[in-house]
Amino acid sequence: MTRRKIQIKKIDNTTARQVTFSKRRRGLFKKAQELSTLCDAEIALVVFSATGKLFEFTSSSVQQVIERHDLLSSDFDKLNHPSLELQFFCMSQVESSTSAALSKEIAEKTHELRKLMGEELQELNMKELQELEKLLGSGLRRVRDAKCEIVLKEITSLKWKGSQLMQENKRLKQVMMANRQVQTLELEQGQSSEPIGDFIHSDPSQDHDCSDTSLKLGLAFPSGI
Amino acid sequence: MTRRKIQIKKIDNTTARQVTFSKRRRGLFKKAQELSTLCDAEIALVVFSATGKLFEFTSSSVQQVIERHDLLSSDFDKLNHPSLELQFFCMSQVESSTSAALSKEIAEKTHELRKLMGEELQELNMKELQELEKLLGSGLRRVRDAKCEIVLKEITSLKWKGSQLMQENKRLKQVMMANRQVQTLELEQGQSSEPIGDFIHSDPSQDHDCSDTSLKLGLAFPSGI
DNA sequence: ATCTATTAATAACG
DNA sequence: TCGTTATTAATAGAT
Repeated sequence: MTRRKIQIKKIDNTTARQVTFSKRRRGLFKKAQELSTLCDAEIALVVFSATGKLFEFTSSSVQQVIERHDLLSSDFDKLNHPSLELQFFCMSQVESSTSAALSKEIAEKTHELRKLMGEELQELNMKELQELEKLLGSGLRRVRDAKCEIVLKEITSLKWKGSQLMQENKRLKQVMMANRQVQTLELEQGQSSEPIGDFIHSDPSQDHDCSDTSLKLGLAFPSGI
Repeated sequence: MTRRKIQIKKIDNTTARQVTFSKRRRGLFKKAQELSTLCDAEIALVVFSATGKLFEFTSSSVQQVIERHDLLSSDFDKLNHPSLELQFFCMSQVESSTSAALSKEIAEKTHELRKLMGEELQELNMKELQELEKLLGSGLRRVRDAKCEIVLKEITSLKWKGSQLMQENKRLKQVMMANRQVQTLELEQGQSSEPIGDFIHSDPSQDHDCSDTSLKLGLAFPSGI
């Protein structure tokens, strides 16, 4: 387009390609911004570079919905902190409210779709319908993905707690083994050292850990999958 | 841009705005196409006109961008195994693409709905839409439910294993407590019973259980959510 | 839709 | 990445 006209095909030279990508990406986003402003259009633009980097632009009103979603997400992130009863409560609440809100949103859209189709039955409408269908499908899938991610976190947490328990277990056995050897020595030598200290030293904290873990294991079960 | 430079703000005149929208929209999509071709980038571009009409461009298809997201999501499942750098890579990719894309998707639907509601809605025949809706709703839901059931089983299994570990833990502590009391008695009475048998009796099986559980905890992570 | 004067974008290069 | 510049591409306004 400038010093020379270029052909629109993949640029072979990697450096040149990256330079062009940066420049044109900026140009594209600027154009998108201008279009949305000049014509009151809503625009969502997502660009993945060849290296997988993500760039996106969304017109302002789209941003609102994003923030709403972020609110829901951050609620879930707080789940590790509050009291246990609250944990349980929040779990189900967040689970249900999140999925319910999203499901409801999609359900409403589906309903709107039905109305929409009551308009004209031209090819244009059919095309729109297909677009909407696509949106619905991917939308539902994203809801599912979001839920699965939540459950994955739950599983990860459970597995972590399991490994904690196993570690504690291992420590207890080591202590017992040590005690046993001390006892054997005592029997052989008719002497008595102080194994009790070891026991007392290791037990209290572990017991506390265990109870805590137990409670969390019980309450962290997701209820609204 | 041409006969005059214009300010980037909403065009008041409706006709002029629509004309500009058409022209610039075409220009934007062309730029998007060129960028994707020249630089091997994946692009998803969705534009809603002020009248609610939908236009979209995707470098190959919406599905590719979506599939890329899905790939990254399933990579998340593998997080227990790969190298740390890969972990980081996947993590950040998932984080960004998941929340951004999901939010955007929902945002688009919301806005679309709003636009659609502004249009006429008469009552005409819409069997195709209803069939599509039904298919989408129930079909996708069934798949999702099936997967969630799998994950629920997974969680149940993990919790069961956790409780097993805690029981074992408790037993170990009781044995240790018993040993301790025996030792105290021995010290007081100068006698020696046989605590070793107790220990041997409880340990081997438990140790086996623990290893087994450990293995299962490690391998039971669901991979195809 | 088409035309064209003008501005905007950008390829090549430093 | 950033700046410069010669050119091409996009497009505002008019028809």
